[in-house]
Amino acid sequence: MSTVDTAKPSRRERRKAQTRAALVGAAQELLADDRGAEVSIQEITERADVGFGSFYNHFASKEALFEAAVVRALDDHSAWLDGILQGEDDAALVFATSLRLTGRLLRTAPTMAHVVKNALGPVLAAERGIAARARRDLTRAAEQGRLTIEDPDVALACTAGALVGVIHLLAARDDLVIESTTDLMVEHVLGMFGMPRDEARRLVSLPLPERG
Amino acid sequence: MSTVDTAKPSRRERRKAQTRAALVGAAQELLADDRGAEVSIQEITERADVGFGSFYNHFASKEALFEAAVVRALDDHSAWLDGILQGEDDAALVFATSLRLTGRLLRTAPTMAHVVKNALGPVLAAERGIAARARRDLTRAAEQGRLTIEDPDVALACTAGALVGVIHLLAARDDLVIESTTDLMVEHVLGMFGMPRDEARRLVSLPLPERG
DNA sequence: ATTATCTATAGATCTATAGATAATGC
DNA sequence: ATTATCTATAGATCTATAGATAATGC
Repeated sequence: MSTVDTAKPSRRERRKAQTRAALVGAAQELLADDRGAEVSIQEITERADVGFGSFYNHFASKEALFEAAVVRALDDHSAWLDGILQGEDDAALVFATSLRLTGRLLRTAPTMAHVVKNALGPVLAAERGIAARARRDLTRAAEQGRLTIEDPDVALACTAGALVGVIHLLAARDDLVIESTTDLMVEHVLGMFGMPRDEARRLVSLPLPERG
Repeated sequence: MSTVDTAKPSRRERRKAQTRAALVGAAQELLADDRGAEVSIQEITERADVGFGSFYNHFASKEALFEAAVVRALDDHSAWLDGILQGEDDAALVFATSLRLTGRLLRTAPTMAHVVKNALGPVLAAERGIAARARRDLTRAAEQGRLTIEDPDVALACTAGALVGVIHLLAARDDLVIESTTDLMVEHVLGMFGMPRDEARRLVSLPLPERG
């Protein structure tokens, strides 16, 4: 049973996956641009260095590709956070650190930051992925008595919104320092859920895990 | 001097303004749709019930029209708030009430709510209009010792983001009550800037001014 | 031989403009 | 008569597909 799905992807299948990945990557780069989703399929395939017609071997429409691109970007980021923070028991700290690292995306992975920035709606609506992850952390932190939350979905919407708002601000103004501005936002967000200011400030002053 | 600008707009000018207003109105309605800015000029002029070519008498491009439509929607809303809240001295209360009323846009003026939802970036970047208004209220509330704010721009970005996040949430889920969800968000936002929870809850429980 | 990719193109948009029509101003 | 609006259309996209080419599998 264990080999049914994972068994040897043939070279042909690997090549096909490569083409698909090139299209998804190009879509992410273009989504990060000012013009957002307003690009032609031709522009996408040129950026991906792939023949125009190949597009339709992988996606039925531009929208299908863009959706895949956003989902993929967020899942990647979520998985990265999971790896870094696995084993940490203080859910409020997990929440704060995740948010700090996500705000820093604008420095560490600008493309992904802009994808997040332009996709607030789909992000919030997602059942799995990074939204589910943040909802889980918020709920656990509330259970541990570290945060006070009435409705996890509203709390998540406020959090994600504040994050996206600050990414917008940082993208528009280069006189602001990404790290300190992000940490100030996280401090505000923790205060939003009743954490005392001193403790919030302490949490966002902790050194961050190194990038794996 | 006082008659130079305001003097009798001729009927011709009034008609022209009417056509322009129809285009702006149609653009706002279409911006509120899922498809956002992805509509043809023809669709806009049909919705506005205006000849296709007339479009170019007023705007050089679709983008120019959309920008005018967003600016107009936000300025209208801002002016409406100003009228309602003029004379109120407690800036924290002005801030809280404005935010409560803006969240309720989804009920009172859904089109405008969706325009706000889809235009977070431009809103934050604007020097005047509703962003400037909120920044002013935040700063004054801080001076009055009611809120604790380190950087008004970051505070504004967090606020606007939380608002937009909740509008997204409300637009996607019809099991949530607009009024109570909005008020919960405002309570969170006040907590974000150090207001004690009891006082925040009191502020968002006050009856709202009637629509003028 | 099978399958993915590429090139070329038909048909369907969409934008911008030219010229005709209708309404206002004097 | 002047000016805004409308209709019609040329030219420039852009999407989706058909058929040719290249790479892999057996």
